[in-house]
Amino acid sequence: MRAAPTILHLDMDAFYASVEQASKPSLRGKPVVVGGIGPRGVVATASYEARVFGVHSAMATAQARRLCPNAAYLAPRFALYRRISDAVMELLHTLSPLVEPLSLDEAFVDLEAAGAADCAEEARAVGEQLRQDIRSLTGLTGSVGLAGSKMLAKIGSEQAKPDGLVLIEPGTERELLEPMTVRTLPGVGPATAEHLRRTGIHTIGEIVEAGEDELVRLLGKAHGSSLHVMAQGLDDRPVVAERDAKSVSVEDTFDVDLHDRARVQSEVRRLAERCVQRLRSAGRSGRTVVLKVRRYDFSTLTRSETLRGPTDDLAVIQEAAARLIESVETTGGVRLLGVGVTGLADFTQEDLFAQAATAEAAGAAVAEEAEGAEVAQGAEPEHAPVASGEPEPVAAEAGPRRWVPGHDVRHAAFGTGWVQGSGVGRVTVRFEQPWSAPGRVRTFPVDDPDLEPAEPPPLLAQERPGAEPASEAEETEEADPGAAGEGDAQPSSARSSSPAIRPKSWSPSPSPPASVPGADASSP
DNA sequence: TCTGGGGTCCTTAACCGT
DNA sequence: TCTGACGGTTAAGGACCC
Repeated sequence: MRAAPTILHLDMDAFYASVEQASKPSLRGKPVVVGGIGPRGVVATASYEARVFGVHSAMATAQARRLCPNAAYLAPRFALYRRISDAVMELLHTLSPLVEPLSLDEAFVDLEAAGAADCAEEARAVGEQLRQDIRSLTGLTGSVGLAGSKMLAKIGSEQAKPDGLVLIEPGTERELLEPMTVRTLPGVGPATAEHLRRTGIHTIGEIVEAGEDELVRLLGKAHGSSLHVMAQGLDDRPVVAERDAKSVSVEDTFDVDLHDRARVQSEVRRLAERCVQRLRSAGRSGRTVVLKVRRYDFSTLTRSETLRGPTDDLAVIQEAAARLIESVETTGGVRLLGVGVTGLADFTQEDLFAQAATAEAAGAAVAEEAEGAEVAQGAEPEHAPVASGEPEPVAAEAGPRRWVPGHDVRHAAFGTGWVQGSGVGRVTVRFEQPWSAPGRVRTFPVDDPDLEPAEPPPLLAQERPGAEPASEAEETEEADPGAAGEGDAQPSSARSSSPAIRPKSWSPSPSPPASVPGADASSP
């Protein structure tokens, strides 16, 4: 081990919920839950205010509502989170070329690759500067762990939460880990923890004591020995910048179980279509089609079929999925269906045929025209090498408009806001923006022609327009105190819920964007 | 009214070919 | 020709992660 911590782990605090609070002034300092809001949804992220009530991620939303009925329950806005995540990742790239994103809100940075920190104090300074830059750029807080390995850096950031930094000095790992619960180690979930508990192993120290042989006996070769190594604070996994996806899948859980066989089949076709869309937009193709079925009793099974070659052809994948669902008994009801593709390649079967064709054409004159026509006609199953370049028609939803809680809307007269709730033919909208004071609530018929879905407002420092349209500036002015719906507190806990936009940057009249360290002010 | 969605990796078993 | 070892591929399931 070296003298300086070489790995930095960044973990944004309650990321989705914090973004929502940053963009919705009326939610700052209040419990916010982001996740599935349907009858079978689960919590993706709970704000710290909601966690006080016992709400945590992966909990059924229905249970969260029982624990914390007054929280705001919002559907995620992934496009917005991704935009903010990209900006944060860009910041990380200024520290080192070696950045490994784990998700939208987490990443490892190899500081050594950049020679960014030669000693512990320098590493700490880098980490603190990063946290400051993130706050300036996004208004959000992130926690940082610094250590000699990925595992320890991650444990560090976990300890640092929220809004902190923890540096684990090289040489102190063993004592630090010893008393910790086995769940601290990556790869130990509920099942493994229970397994270990039955053997009398509760702490990381006890894993070391048990010895490698015993762990391998308990958990198998790969899992057992890697756990034994990690328990000693040893972890030489490198930071890996880019990893190719190995599978693409989509799945849907239905609000009520599906019993109708025809409906099941049509859902499978629809999922295959979405899967192919994703596959194509990633420029990939796949060879093995996987169908996933979760039944009424939550039992889950998968069926798969491997084709002769990789494809991104909708008809081929739909047919394979249709064959697979044929082999599954679904009486009793289906709770979830999924369609996925693995064995990914960057080329498609069509490409191979095209390559073969051009090679042949180059070598000898072939009656290529005729063959091409024949192939295109004979679009039969398997891997029909049909070069169907055109995008599949997307089924246009023609049903009644659905207003999703948390999502952005614009009203012809009142400007932009977000859906607070809807039901019984009405939709409630709160009109406010990241830089405004908490806004007021208005209710409209769900089919109000003046109301339309809108893009999320700009949150990042460099995105903020120099001049907002006049109507919106007026709107914020109109939002006076007392109008704040539930008639409750002003954003009180200013500590953890720093507004995305620093108050000084907001004024009723348009003003240039606040200049911010690290932000490029040269945006249009 | 428990239990999402998108992934990764590992294990086991069956099967095939050498 | 039979048997066994072994490796690779496929299929299915399970655990885990965010």
